[in-house]
Amino acid sequence: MTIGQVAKLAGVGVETIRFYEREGLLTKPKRKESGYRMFDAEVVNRIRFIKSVKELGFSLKEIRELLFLRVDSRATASEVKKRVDSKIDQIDRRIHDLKKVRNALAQLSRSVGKRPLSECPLLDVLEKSRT
Amino acid sequence: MTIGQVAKLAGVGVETIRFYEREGLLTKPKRKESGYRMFDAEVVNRIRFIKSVKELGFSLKEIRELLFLRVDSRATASEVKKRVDSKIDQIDRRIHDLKKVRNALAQLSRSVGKRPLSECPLLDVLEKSRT
DNA sequence: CTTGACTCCGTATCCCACTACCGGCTGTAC
DNA sequence: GTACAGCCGGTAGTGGGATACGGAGTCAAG
Repeated sequence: MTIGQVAKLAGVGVETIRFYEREGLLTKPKRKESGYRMFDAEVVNRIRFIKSVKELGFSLKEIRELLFLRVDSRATASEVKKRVDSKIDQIDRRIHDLKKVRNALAQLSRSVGKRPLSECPLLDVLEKSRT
Repeated sequence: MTIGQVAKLAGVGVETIRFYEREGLLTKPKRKESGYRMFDAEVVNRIRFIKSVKELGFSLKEIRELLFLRVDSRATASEVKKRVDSKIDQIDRRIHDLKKVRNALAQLSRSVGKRPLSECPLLDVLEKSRT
């Protein structure tokens, strides 16, 4: 596939793909004699993954770490496992925090219209739930 | 409290507080005759809230919307409720996506050391779980 | 009443993640 | 074989979110 086809399927611009390649998020693709990049379809999923994880608040640096979690010459299995588990913890914390905001919003949704709201009702709810 | 005390308690720089004030995330504080800002303690929680929600992948614009969800002269109760509920949906989707990544990492953690890992093992796991 | 930390505001600068533009080459459809 | 879309690499510019800097005024301890 050409870079343009990949871009269209993954829902990003051509420039973004070249940018991700420079940043080491995508491995360098093979080239035709002309210099044109030749991608195989797998890269589309990879870019979609990057896109969706980015929206969850991870930086490209963190995403690169997620992508390349693996045993290599410089990492033993137990080291890799430690890294993976720490990522899991990080995500668990994030889920926990999101749930807190979610529940505060749910409570706010219930109280809308029932009583007058202060300037920042969400903060009030969070404040009270801190018991 | 002075801006410096607030900054220290909230764990941000003084400049950041002024920046948030300019961006409308904090309401303008009272001033002494000298021009010094006088904050009350509540603002510390507000800044901490901003910090933590930012880390969950929300932009300052979205956070401002979260903070000021309330009924005013231009919004009826049902409109506010609709906005709140749509925020809840958004957060639910985020939690769902995080759980997907989390589960893929958990599976990866289990398989580390058992079988050789490909270049991007996380993507493999996600790929296979897409059934 | 001086010294040193703190604050004021304005402007400039930084980092990140793109996005745009350029002149030149390539591929293909007519 | 020429028009035209697509690709190349390089550099510059953008928007978001801070962070730094500078010169002047303020506060509190000694």
